[in-house]
Amino acid sequence: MHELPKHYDHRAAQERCGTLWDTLRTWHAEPVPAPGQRVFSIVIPPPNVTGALHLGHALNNTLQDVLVRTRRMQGCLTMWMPGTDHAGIATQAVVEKRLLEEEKLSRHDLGRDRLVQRIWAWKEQYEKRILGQLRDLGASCDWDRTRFTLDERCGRAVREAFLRLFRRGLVHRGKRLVNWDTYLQTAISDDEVFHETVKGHFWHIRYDVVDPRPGEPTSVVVATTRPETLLGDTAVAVHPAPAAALDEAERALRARRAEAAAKDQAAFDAELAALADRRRDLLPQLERLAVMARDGRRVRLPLAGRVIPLVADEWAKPELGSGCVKITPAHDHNDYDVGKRQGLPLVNILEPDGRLAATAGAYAGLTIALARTKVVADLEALGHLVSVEDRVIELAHSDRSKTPIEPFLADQWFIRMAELAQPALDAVTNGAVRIVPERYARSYVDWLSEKRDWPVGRQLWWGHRIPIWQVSGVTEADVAAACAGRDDVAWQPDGAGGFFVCSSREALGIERVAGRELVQEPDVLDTWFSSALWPHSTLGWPEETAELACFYPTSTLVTSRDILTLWVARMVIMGLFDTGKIPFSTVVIHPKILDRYGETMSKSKGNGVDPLDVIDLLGADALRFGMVSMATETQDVRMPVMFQCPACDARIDQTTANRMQARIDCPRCAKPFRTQWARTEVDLALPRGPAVSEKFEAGRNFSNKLWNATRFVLMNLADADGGNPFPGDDWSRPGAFVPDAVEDRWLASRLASVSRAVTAAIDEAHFAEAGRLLYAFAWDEFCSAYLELCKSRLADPATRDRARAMLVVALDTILRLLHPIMPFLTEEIWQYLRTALPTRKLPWDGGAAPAESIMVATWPEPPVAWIDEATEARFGTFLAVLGGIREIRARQNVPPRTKVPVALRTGRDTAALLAPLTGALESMATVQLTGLGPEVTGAPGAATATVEGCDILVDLAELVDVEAETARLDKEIEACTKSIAGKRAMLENAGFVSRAKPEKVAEERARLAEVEEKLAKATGARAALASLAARPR
RNA sequence: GGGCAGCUAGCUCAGUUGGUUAGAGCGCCACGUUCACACCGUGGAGGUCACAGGUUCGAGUCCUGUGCUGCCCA
Repeated sequence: MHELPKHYDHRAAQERCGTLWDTLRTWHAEPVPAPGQRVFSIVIPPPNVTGALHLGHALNNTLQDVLVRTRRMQGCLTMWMPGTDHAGIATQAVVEKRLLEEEKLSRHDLGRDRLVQRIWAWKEQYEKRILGQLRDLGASCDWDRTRFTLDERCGRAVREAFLRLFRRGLVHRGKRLVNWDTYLQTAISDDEVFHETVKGHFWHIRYDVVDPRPGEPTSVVVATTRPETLLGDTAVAVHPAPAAALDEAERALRARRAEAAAKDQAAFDAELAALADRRRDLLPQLERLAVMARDGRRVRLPLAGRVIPLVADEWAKPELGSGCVKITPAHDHNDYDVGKRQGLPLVNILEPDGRLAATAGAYAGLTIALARTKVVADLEALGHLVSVEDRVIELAHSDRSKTPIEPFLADQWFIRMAELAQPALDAVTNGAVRIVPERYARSYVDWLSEKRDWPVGRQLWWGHRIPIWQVSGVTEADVAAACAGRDDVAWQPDGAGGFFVCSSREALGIERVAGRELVQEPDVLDTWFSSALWPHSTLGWPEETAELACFYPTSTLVTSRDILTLWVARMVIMGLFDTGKIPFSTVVIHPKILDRYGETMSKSKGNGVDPLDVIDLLGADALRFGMVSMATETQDVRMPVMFQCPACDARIDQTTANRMQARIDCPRCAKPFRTQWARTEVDLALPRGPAVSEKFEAGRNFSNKLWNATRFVLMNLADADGGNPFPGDDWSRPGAFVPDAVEDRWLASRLASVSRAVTAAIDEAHFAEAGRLLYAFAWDEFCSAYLELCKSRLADPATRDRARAMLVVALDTILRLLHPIMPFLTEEIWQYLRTALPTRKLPWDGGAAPAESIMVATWPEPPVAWIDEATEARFGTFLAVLGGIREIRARQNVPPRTKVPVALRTGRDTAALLAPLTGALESMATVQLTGLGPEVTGAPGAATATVEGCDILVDLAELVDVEAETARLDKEIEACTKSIAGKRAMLENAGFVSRAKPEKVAEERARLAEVEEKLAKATGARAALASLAARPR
């Protein structure tokens, strides 16, 4: 056969493997398990169609693929459902933004239908791109089953689920204070809000008391960060029992002071003093105000002139500010609660677009910012502004539009969670759904325990339209008559004399009720509603499909920790509600990838890495190996990013200073390149410098190492008998294989240990551990040790066949174990092995020929009997002796090609072990063995070392570098002396001898003896060296 | 304010139930290209395991506290 190229060509391999897998369709599963066959299914957390996949997706999908490929090889009927998410707000926002930028059009210019058409076009483009990226990554999804959260199948499930909730009375409409995005003009959920610290002010405003009585305060002062909201004030609150509240505040403060460190005491004392002042200066007035509040007294709202009540409510904190607080129930969450308690009216002063409404009187039509300026100016002019302080404010922003959120009173659809949440809580607490790492179960439980109602409406055009129609001025009998004979509708009163009619049909099919028109809800459902149904809707629910019966509940969900509550909890809720079954039994939470500064990666920060760059430069296998290595149980991993110069391949650290630059000049070759920020024609003409990370190079190097190991194996098979390296052996059953050579027994033992450890690591979702085990085994043991050992055996016709056989068994087994992590490389090599040895028999295949694709090859399960700890330990001695010789050579600066005589003085057992390995030892250490056994003596002045009870005597003759050797021995003597001192102290410690486990004590004694012997030898050798140096030569 | 996590070599991370001289990859130093692989080989340097107490014969590992960093929830 022709020789393989010296480097693994990842581009060609990815191309070939992709074609092969698509031809064989090994990724597809029909819902028909063979008798006794286990089923393993996963649904993808659908990436949203807003943009391309980033590194987090690469991590998430790599881990899923590792699980899926492993289970498939283990013989499960395995199905991985791919798909994408329509991501309502996010997608509509990017399309609207583009529309405005490129065509200067708003969504209203275009209209609902045409905007939705545009978004569909966007979706088609990005869905294609995302699915292509998943394929490039090597994801073995069942591509025939690709779904989309807004496709017809999901739509049917959404309407059916919504109707069922509606029927159970779990859907309700109400006025609620919502997080209003004035830019996108929609409500968003709490989860889509982020807080940002901004500089603001705290305005102190005086409200006059209406008709104060003698001795009463004539005014109250309230403070606010949003003065324009006073136009919507409906009360001023004062604490009902200010003295008691102050007492309580003081008690709390004293308690904290008692527990605080000495250096913080002063700060507490200052606070206590301030509290005392407050008690003296402010309390009397607050007491009077509390009485006035109970008496129903009122204050006059400045500017608006409205008269509003003074109310007594515990929300007012006597220890803060003036002790009084303005109440704006329609524009503040806390005030809303006060309003409900006190029965206050709601005055909405905002329009959905963020301008002030008619209720704001003279300020109507102004934006919030303008209104604020004018309100402050007017207050000042009228003498109502007492003071202004600078203040840092935690301001809520919309994650979607990045603009400040306004609490806003709106009609919303809610799903009641009280009843729904409990089974989902139970599922996790009773272990039906297992979350790993376990600690994340707590945040799931904490979040769900609040059982907060879920606002599901979004004032958007892109999404599942809420399947509710409203009709007014009819009786229930009219509605019932119109819906007669229909089992796909339900209705409830709308609270205003009309009815809401809900249907699972896309078109209700009823135009009018008693002559009155039915009008469909304009709003759409929160994207998470359709995502919550993903595990069962994609399998065909509510129909009882074969897929649903076979693949639901799914096995595992792999996701990032940030959407544990947003998505995972809702999937459990809806899965249980719709099907009565949990959607998955295990949730694997993987870490988040951060940059070198610990910041989350994002396109807007310019600190991300495009997975496609890594795939192109280093290969998908390198990307995947890197991802797997990062998937530890920690919650974050840092990944320093670098730019790669397209001209000279130099790596430039990506820093906060350079990551936003459009153009970077390479410090090595001085040539400029562009980044993702390039906009000008000049910059865009530059070659692109991709952002990469050296973390992926380990995977690329590993690919190449295995590739070259394969070259070596295949070269040595060139003249194998009929392509079969196993003449005369029965390799078809693991038990029939009994290696005789010590290195073969060692390798078989290691293969068995490693196979078991890797399998266990994947089972427990310890992905990084699986990767590390395979890397170390393949590189250090298979390549560095076994393969080198084989070189002398392969030269000898008597041992050649067994060596070849073992090489093939080991390589083949490593490939299978590594396939889930590095699918392209392993498939490529697999195909070469198939060509070279079409009829090879491996123990794992039960006598069958190797599979057409490694993707469906059998997972290796070497028998426990292969594990031979004694041989592993003895082999360790061989490696240690080899290391000892090499170290002496390096210390003595022996030229690499110079063969030196070496004698090994050791006990009979070790000598017997080393005897068959002398050829290997000689070639691997470039030495000539002059003696082996207990009676051996070295040449005078030989350089020596002792490892594992074996004295290495290297006859350096005139080569000896006395100084270097003396230095080395001194170091060894020092280490031994230190170790002996430690061990003696330990053994002289009565506590240790009497309380530690006896075997531990014996072990330490034996070790002490060993080190003492080593010390004696080193001391002797040093003395010999000294006398040698003293003698003239 | 509550919760979770992290702090181990220059960098990024492992370190199972407490027990030899705390490991890996990258980087660094020295040497080496007829030999499967320079995307490589051989050897080496490099650590007060954040800090302070405690438990224990023995602590990177268990407990308490402190500091710093990040995330989540209010």
